[in-house]
Amino acid sequence: MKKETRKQEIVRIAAKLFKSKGYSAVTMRDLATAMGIKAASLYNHIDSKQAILQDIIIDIAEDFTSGMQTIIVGNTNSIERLEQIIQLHVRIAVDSADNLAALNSDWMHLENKLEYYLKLRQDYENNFRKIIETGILNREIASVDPDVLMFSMLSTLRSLYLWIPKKGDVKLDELSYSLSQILISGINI
Amino acid sequence: MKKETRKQEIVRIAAKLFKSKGYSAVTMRDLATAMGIKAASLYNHIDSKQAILQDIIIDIAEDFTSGMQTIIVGNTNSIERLEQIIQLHVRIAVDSADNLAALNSDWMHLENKLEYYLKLRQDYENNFRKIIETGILNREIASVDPDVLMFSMLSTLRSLYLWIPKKGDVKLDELSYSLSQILISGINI
DNA sequence: GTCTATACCTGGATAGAC
DNA sequence: GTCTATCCAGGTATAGAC
Repeated sequence: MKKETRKQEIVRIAAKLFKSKGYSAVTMRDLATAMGIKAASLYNHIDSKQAILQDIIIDIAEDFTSGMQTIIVGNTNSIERLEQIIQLHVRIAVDSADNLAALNSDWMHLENKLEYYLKLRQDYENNFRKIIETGILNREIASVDPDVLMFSMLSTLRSLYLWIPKKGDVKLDELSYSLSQILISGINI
Repeated sequence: MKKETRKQEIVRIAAKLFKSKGYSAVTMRDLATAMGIKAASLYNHIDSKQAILQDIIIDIAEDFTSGMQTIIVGNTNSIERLEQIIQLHVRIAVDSADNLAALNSDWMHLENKLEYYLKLRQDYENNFRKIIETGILNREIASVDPDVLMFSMLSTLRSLYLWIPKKGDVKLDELSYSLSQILISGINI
């Protein structure tokens, strides 16, 4: 693997700080201190605080978009697709917990890229809803309110980053399995 | 019902602003503008920006605490208790969506009251987990990972405030029912 | 209860030396 | 690539008049 550039290091540390206090509460001086340098030095590597946020969020948002594309072009039924969505979220949450936190909590502080982000999110949710509706039509999924189901699944999946660190070294497969069991099969005996 | 005091009005408007941009990004000047007055005038009614946040969050946190108390002293089985937890979250989300947003997103900006808030949250989660564990032991709830189940339910319930406004005039009972169906019964046919 | 004026501090960002 | 020094806009909060 390639060595991390100084810029990538700054973005990585910034994501970590944004996760703990939120974008607005993190100062460039905080970030500089965490890097062991002075605030002015940051600007040799990055253009602005805003540009860091864009780097973090757009990167992850596009990861979700391409993941969803892969799912909907596959030759799979609706339940399988939901399982693949779960796996997608688990993978990204494990690999990029800090970035995911910024996407979830600080997207509204995007300036130029806000519209683009909102479009990616809208498209993602439309694809997700379509999978549910198709599943209900084909009688693969119980006849529930599609919006409530999507909301419920997305809430859980979007919050994974909050919770994964606490589980120690998570086994991806086991977590995906537990989630599929609970989200899809329910908890009734 | 009693007429809203000027202080309560400030806190209510503040919660609305905190919901849209987060505590740190909302300035006292923003709040004053939204109230139609100057920033200095706010201080005739409130002590500080921090005090507003405490008002908002602690109020809701104690509402959850007392709601959970009522549930665990009742003579009910585990599934019924989970249904009551769902109803509790739906009620609070409908009544106090903006306050709930601050509790979810800005609790880390509490200063003096942070420790107290964390204790309330810890106690709440312990009670929740206990209900699940008892349910599994008594074979009322399927044998799933209790932490994953609690996390999944709480993620959905804690995010309700994000989503309820979009559904227009939500019928509480219907929403509680849909959620119980999905969270408890699952979606398999 | 609200205003104007203002104190004081901290924010993001730049210039220019090393 | 990092530093010191600095700019200036904007943050919370107070004093005192009306």
